[in-house]
Amino acid sequence: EYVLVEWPYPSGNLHIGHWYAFAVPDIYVRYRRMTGKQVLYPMGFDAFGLPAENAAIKRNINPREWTEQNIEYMKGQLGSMGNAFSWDKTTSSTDPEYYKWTQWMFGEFFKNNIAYRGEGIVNWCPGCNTVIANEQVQSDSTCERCDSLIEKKRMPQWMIRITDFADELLDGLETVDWPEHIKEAQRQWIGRSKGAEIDFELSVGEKVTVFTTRPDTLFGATYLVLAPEHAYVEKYKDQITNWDEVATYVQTAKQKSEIERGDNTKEKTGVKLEGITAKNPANGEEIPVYIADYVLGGYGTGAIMAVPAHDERDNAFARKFGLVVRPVVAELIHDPREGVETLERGHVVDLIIEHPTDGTFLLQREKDTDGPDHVHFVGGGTEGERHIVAIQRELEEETGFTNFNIVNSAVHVVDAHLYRHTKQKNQHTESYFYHVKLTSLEQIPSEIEEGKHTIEWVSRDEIENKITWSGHLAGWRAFEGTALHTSAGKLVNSNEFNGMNSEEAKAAITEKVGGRMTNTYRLRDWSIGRQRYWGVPIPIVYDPEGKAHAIPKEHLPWILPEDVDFTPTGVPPLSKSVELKERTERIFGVGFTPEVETMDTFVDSSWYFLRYIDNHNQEGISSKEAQQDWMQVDMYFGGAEHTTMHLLYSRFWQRALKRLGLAQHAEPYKMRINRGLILGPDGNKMSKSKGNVVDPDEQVQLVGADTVKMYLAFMGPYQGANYPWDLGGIAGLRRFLERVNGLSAHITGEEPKETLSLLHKTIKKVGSDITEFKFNTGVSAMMIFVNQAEKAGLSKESYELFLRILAPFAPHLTEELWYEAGNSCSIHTAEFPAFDANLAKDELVTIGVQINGKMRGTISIAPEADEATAMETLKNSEELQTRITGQTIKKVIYVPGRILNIIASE
RNA sequence: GCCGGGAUGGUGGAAUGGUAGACACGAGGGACUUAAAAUCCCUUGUCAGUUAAACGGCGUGCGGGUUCGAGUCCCGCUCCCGGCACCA
Repeated sequence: EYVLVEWPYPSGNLHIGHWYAFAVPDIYVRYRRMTGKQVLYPMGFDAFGLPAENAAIKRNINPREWTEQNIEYMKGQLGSMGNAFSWDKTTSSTDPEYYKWTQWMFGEFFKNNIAYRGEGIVNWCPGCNTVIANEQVQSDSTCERCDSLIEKKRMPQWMIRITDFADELLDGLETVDWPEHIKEAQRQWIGRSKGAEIDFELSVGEKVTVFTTRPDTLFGATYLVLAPEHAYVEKYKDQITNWDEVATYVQTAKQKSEIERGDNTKEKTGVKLEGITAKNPANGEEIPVYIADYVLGGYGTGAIMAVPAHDERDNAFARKFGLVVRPVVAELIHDPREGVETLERGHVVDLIIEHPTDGTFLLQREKDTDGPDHVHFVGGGTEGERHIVAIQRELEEETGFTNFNIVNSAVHVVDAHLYRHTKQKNQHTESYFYHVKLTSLEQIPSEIEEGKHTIEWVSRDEIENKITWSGHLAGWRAFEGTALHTSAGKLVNSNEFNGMNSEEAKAAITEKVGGRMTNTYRLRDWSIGRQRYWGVPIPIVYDPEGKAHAIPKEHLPWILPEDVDFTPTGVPPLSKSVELKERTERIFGVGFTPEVETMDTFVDSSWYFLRYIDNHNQEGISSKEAQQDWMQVDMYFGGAEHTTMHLLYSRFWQRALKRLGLAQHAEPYKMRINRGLILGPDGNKMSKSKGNVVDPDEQVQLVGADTVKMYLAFMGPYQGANYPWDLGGIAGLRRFLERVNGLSAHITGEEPKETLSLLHKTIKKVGSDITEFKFNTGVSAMMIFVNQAEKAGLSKESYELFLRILAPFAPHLTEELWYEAGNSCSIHTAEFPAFDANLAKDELVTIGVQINGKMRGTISIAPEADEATAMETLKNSEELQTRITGQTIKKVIYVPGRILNIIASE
């Protein structure tokens, strides 16, 4: 088994977070070894990056010096943890034997067009005359070093074509056993949206391509918006008559972050490009062109067609700038009916099905008390999950459509699944209200008219149902004025496409105007060039014509030069190396120049798991055999902060290697677990400035490594949450281990049955808790056992079994006690004990007794006892029996081993 | 803003839809001690009430819903944490 933890950055000192990251997974590793697995648990260092460079500038030394010192020191600290690391498999990203292969893979990617020279957007500091990291940009968009105003700048950059793998990376998620929330975060990060690219002719005689997810609304495109950084803005500045205004706006936009620009709560801004117009390819209409920062240069084509009637952001913009809002999609309006229950705030009603054109209906299913089911259509659709009252208000405000009656105009949205929501009864009818998602669109009649249709759907509990419903429609209506309607429907104001469904119209309109159906991804290509010293040199040389060549394998590693002044001066540090320049000319010839950028450190950490397994390999990243033996990683423990970027980059890297035949597996990690943070004792994130940093060395000195490790395991479940370090709490774990240390004094000749039974329950629970990463409840179970064993005594045999289950948690102490008990080989080579299912079983359990749903007492009963026995036991209980005396028992709900609930009345 | 996650006693947390608060910390009381520390024992969600107990009401961020039964499932909110592409 391959258990991986994220390799640390050698900042100089282990912090408590490192302990949490490495010592707690070590419990899992030791447990798996004790169950007979051969487990690889490697450790290494991700040692390139900004902090070393900054430290080196400050101390006027080479970053290598600083880094190597730190690594040495931290290895010693890691030793004190007592982890079962596979140190023979270690590596470091800064080791030339490691980065040789980082460079080689880059070269392979370059030859195969996965790496390319492109354009990226960077933070440019005009004061330092250099690119700076996001981290160095202060909240007011100024540089942390010189306080100059930072701007976004397009620059030539080495890029990695990760977008080419977007679909694969999405599909690959279906093949790994990760928690759903991590998969979902990755899906969202990739952000695939289906749509079309459509060309608009500009008055300057060039076409601009827009991406839209709603080509069906093309006839409603009443203006065009370019991102402020769109190339045409600069290119056609001579045609733009209000250039000063435009230039000012572009400048302002450059200083905003994407997060600010995407903030939908802020008022939209933009400027019209006077002198340039565009032609709507659907109807030939001449429309104005704007620039606005809500359109991002890096997403889609950096240009949109604005359809203010059917897009929220376009609508807001159009209202502000007084632009034409033309509805082209009509939505269904219901026919108000009588006799539907009054709705109250928070009361969600009715049956909702997905609309044939992708909107929603609201339906009510009524069941005659003794007749067949039928369903009435009572509402039209809108998008977004909203409260019924809010929607009514909204409809009235936005449409002026005043006869919406809350009683029967309930409009709701499609829900992701079916769910039985409410049930209401009256004299003649019983109404069930459902949210429904139909299993496929084909199952819905394409034309919904008054009449009967059969719809099949699958209920939440997967019981198939068929319902018949009849619709009462008032018809299709295009909302007027500046109203916004984002759901699909039937086309209007769209010439020959009038009457067509949105979904069909998407393809039809795209085809008519010569557009292309395509997907766009939120994911962008990965910019990996850094204008810094302390990184892997990008292994490229340029020939005298300026053409890039990958440095051949025999010249790798392409060593990072030492003769470099890396203080920030505005040019990449490597450009100042004489040695690098001479080396390049010596090897490749006069006139050849080296690439002077280094790589993003995310590259280093995208493949380290492939090097660990064969870290001395001279022929390649790792041998085929080593990959077959150890890959994929069975368990990858890491921080939640790496959920999207690192995890996606490394998945990409593995896939790219697979595509080039350099790796055997498409996915690197079978399973992933995210851990939370350890906070300071005050509940805040630990930081030197807050003075709430807990030093693990100090803690180890104070209470011992086993105690620190167990305390971290005991804090709470390993997955997810953040926990404050409690200086008192750790004392409890120290106390526990001291009691274990004295436990042998309670060994007796004859052991009480309870102790043996509890031991087997504990073995069972600790084993299952470790595999579920619930180390906290495993520790708690062992505490309960020790409490019992101290009171009642335990046998020598039970004592040793107990030491074995404690061994993964407290490796030092248990080893010591194990030898003291007379064993001659390490406890860590012993087997994790198996439990006896009979001994681990309860003979009697205490279950709750409810009367009319209220807890009224408990009874003690065999877990498998039947209902009659349970009722008998109840009647024998004096106290509970009186509560039902004289009452009629209407219903008994008995769940063996869980609950007995008596529904009774006078 | 968008995406992912979270909220349970004084604190960290426990609880396959079935006795809410296991286990631990802290606090209070007691034993041991000249005394203190350490250790051991008891109490400890909250409110009312009684000498006391039994018992009763309330209670898992807020508002609704489903269910015999909801911390757990559904809908709508609030607040907090992580990520948002050059920190790693």
